[in-house]
Amino acid sequence: MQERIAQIKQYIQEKGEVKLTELEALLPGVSSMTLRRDLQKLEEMGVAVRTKGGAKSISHLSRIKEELYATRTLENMAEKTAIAKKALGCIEEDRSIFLDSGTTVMCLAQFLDSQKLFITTSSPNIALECIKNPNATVNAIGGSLSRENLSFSGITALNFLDNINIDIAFMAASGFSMKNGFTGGDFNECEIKKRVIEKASKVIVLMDSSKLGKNLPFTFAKPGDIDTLISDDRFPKDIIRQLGRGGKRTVL
Amino acid sequence: MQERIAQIKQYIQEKGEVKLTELEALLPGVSSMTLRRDLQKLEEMGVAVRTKGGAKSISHLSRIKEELYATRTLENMAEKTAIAKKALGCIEEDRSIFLDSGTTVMCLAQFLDSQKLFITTSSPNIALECIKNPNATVNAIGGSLSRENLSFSGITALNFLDNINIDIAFMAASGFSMKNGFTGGDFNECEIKKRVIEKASKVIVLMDSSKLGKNLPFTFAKPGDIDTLISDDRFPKDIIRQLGRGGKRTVL
DNA sequence: ACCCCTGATGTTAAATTATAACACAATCAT
DNA sequence: ATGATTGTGTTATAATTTAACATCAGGGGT
Repeated sequence: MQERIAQIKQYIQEKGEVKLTELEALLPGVSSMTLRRDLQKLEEMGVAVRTKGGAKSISHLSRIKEELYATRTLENMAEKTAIAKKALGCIEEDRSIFLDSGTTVMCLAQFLDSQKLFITTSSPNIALECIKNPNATVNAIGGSLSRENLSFSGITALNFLDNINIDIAFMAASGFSMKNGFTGGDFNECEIKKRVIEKASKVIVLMDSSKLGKNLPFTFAKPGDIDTLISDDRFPKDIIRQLGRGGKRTVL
Repeated sequence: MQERIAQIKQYIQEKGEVKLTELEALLPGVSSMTLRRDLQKLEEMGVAVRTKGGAKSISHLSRIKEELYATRTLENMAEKTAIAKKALGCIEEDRSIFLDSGTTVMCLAQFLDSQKLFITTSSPNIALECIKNPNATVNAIGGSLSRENLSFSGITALNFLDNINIDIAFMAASGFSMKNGFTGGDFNECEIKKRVIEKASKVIVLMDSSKLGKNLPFTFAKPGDIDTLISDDRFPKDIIRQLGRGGKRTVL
């Protein structure tokens, strides 16, 4: 029973919400009344809210609230989760890592449950997520908060970066093409990204394949500036080959 | 209609949740179908989640989640809301204000819906709350994020403060006594508070009466350092008199 | 071993709530 | 003026939740 509830919990956390009919299909031997009671328990535990016909993850709701400015949260959720899980494999303990702002990176942050890490981030959301990890030391760069992408930027943020060292930077990109490289829509944010990439020993870009072929006004990195690109399996093979020629590792 | 939805929104924000029957009683001339549709809009706006029989405020849910480690949220909620509303009266538009971290200040932040303001804060939570106000420019001081009080502190945070000007600082205190003044439990956080108070033209402390008589290790302000104290009506009259002799204004 | 208790689960009927479809009035730009 | 749009109310229908009861398995205590 404990186990079934844990399973439901995980399902909700990953999908954001669940319908009762879904759960019935997922757990055939269990009556709907029991599933209802399980959701009730999850509600009492503060994990989810029950809605008509199911339940929603409270963590997700907070993120939706915070990221309403663009309906990016639930979009490509499965891909983002998959990418985040792969990125997890690149992290060693006791390192200094930088987490860029963005939903994919947020997914990664959620998986950093108990690793001993020094985390610096440009996102207040991600900072709050990381602070739940009792073994992490969390820093945020501060500065002006952009309504658009909920990230900090500006001069003071740049100065902050001068005072820290970064082993691995996990970066997000809004667009990518071989010609223009990794691009973003906000000048100040891209200045931050550039500085982070300069300072980091290793740069990993997390990007789902939907960003491919899109060009945004500001380039923050050329393909040659990064070490690894992590994406989903819809990522075209020929681009992987092109990147590979430059010694880049691409993980799908 | 816009007005009715705003009213419902405020009601939800204050109470955390509503039942449809409550709304029907509250707004007699309106059909339940319309109220349902209003809740639906609030859900689309990211303000609330609809539950069976009503809706819950997403902000409340997030706070429950984020502050599970310390059950401070719902404690003295009524007092905190009352204090925040009084503080609202001290704010003029087009000013630079500082918002300290803390649940009472968070309540205030939630009321800053559309005022044109320059907001600087030491709390990632409050920054995220304030960014919802389309007319606010939001800055956060950045630095090391404390797990204890979810606030930024450290050298870089102090440096940040040197570069900004503050008209009014809204500060929170964990303890107060006439002898030791306003106190807090974290050294770094109190250093930040001290610097803010130095820089601010006007200092307003928001503190519910439960903090009275408590002394925490670090004093960040003596009674003489602040301009106004806002508290609830359980605040003892003789202390108000003592503060009044120093020219302090106390609002209950 | 026995019995009674407890807690988890399943089953059903009743109550509650949500939805969909339609109708109507007010507003607004062409 | 008119057609479109939007907000609203009304109803019937559908869906979901609740409550109450029945069942079953395990867990002490005598």
